[in-house]
Amino acid sequence: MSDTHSGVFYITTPIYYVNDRPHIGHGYCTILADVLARFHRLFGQETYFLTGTDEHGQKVQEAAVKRGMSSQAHVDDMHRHFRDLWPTLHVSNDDFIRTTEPRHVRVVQHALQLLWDRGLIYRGEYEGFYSPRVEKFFAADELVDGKCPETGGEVHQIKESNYFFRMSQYRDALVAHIHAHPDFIRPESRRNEVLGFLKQPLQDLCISRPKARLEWGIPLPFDPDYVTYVWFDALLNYCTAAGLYLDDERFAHLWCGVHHLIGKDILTTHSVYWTTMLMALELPLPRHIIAHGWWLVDRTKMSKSLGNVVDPLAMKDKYGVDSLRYFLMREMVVGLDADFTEEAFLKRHNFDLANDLGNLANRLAKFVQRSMGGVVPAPGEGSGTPHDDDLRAMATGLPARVRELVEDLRIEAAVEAVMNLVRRINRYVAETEPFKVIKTDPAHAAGAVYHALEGLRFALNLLAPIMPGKCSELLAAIGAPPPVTSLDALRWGDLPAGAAVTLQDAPFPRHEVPTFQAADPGAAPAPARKPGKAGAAAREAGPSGAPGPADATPAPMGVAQAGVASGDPSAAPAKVTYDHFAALDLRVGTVLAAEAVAKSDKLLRLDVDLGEARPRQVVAGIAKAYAPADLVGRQFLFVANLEPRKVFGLLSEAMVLAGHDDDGLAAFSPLRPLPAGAKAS
RNA sequence: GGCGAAGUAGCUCAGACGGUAGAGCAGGCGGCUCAUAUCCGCCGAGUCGGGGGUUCAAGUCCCUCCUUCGCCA
Repeated sequence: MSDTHSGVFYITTPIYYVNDRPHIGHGYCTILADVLARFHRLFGQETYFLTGTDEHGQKVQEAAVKRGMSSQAHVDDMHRHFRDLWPTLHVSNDDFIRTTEPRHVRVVQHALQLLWDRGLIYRGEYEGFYSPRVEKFFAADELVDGKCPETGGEVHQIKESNYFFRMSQYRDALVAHIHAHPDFIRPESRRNEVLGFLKQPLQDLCISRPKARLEWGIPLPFDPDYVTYVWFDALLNYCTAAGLYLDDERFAHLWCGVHHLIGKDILTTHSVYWTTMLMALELPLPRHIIAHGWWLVDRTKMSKSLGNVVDPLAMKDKYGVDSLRYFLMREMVVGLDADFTEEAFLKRHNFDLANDLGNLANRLAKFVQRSMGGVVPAPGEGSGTPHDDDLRAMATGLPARVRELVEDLRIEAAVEAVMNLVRRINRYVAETEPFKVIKTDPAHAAGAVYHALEGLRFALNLLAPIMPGKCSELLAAIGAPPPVTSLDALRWGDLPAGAAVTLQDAPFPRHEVPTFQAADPGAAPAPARKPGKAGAAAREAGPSGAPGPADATPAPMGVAQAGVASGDPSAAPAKVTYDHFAALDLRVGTVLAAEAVAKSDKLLRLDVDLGEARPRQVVAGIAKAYAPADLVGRQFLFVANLEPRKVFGLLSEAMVLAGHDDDGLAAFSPLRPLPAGAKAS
């Protein structure tokens, strides 16, 4: 990113779909954008940081209907899940855009009218198969067994008149641009992916939906019977916030430094749809499109359609927002996938933050408080050892190195570079031994402590974009000035002698790394598994340490079986206390919908009303016993608090209880109808 | 099937321009005691997925095969 050395740094996250609950994927992307924004502010660049919510589309409309409220009221409520979350994660966005805001509607309609006037949008016939769940059209040959190729859900054949954007004519220009700007799409593997995609002819893009089918969208300015396709609407948010068609000067100023941070799942929409839209609108293309990877939690990708979530709120509440931010930035290489396990998280927290950084601050502070009157000592002539120069050289050379790495998006390497300074300071303390020298040579002991504290101040300032809260606190606690606002202002020797060192408690308390034991059938129940921990537990705790079968996940298929189950019936399970039984959340659920799972002859996908705000998805291995149509409206017994599990790509959020014999399965059902969600005991 | 990426110590991963394999964690040994049983030092022969090739020299370039993953609206 050599071209970011000066000028504006305008960083965007995707706008998040308002129907989702925020999960680690949203959290990571937004925190990464925040870290980049904070670093670029430190680099002295004017920085503008945008995030927001995507609020139109079919699913919003449906969810609103289900809740019995207007679509607007629904999104007004839902967007808070995101907007209110970011401050708690120390996200410093300058703006939060909602696609339902008048400022945005205006820009979308203006852009559409412009393209319509220029003949870049035309009306045409569309024929295809529509999947409501993903809001996409598919050609006949794309369907899998007549079902949606992405979800296996129902599709409807639709023939309708629609409006199309002449995307096809921009293919050559786009390919040329990507070749001319090798780092336009990052990382390189994603760039290759887009180039590969563009080897085929590019089609025109359908940018409308008839109002008869979907009302909740921005009306086309030139045909009120249609609303705008959500992507065409959503992508323009980046321009709206910069002032397009409102404040030309401001827009031109910000837009020349725009960087889009996205997940790899929306690479095509950004690098093809969006860039050709910009070409058609005769606007400059973004500097960079940066596609990050996914966090794999229990070997399952986090995604909006699966709904499996590790709640970032829960992680930060448990261990602190700064540790969470540190882990996310240190562990993931931008662009690649990474595993999220609580064990890895706690190791980072304990080793890097508690042992190295926190302990360094603590050991220095306690020593100063005990032996140096509780104030930063005078540097004097230093420690009287050659290590001073070495330490100072490393610290003062670090800002430039960190900047280089951050501009190259190697955040994990930048973090590691700073942590190497922290480790160097710990070594420096061992080398200069101020705690020994103080008895014989107090001036040199003071000098050594000053050097160590000053080195620590450098490290904390360079980590401040990652951990803004803790770094500010710690700087204050060691008597240092507040975090610098520009790296140029980070100068060796600015730590004022005589300032009070007030640090009291260990800044990063250690947490025990839980050990997960094999689920011994005769033993007490295993400790409650933490979110995202099951995979690692299985890997490490398989019987006799054999990882194979555990990894292959013989998976409860969303159905528990009683009766003559396979195995040895004489091996009766150990008795459990009533409390153990009561820990199970057994409830009556009403099947709202049922359908076969693609590529499986055993599984059914059920939507089950368990008396909650929204139905749960249950993947049950009962397809051989029941036809989907026979289940709808019937009630069965479910385990409602079983850890959710992905089966055949679908998240199963509860387990149906059934017995079986040689003739197959029989699910347990109440003898008379009960309210959905009724507890069983 | 087409295109692309990855396969390096028990684990997680680094390894611009080709020159006799590195870090962290885990494990072993030792040291210090200011500090959160923390910190510091020492200990790593791992066919760098298999095979072939180019080269004085190849995880590092070329070919091929295997495995895993991604993209193909």
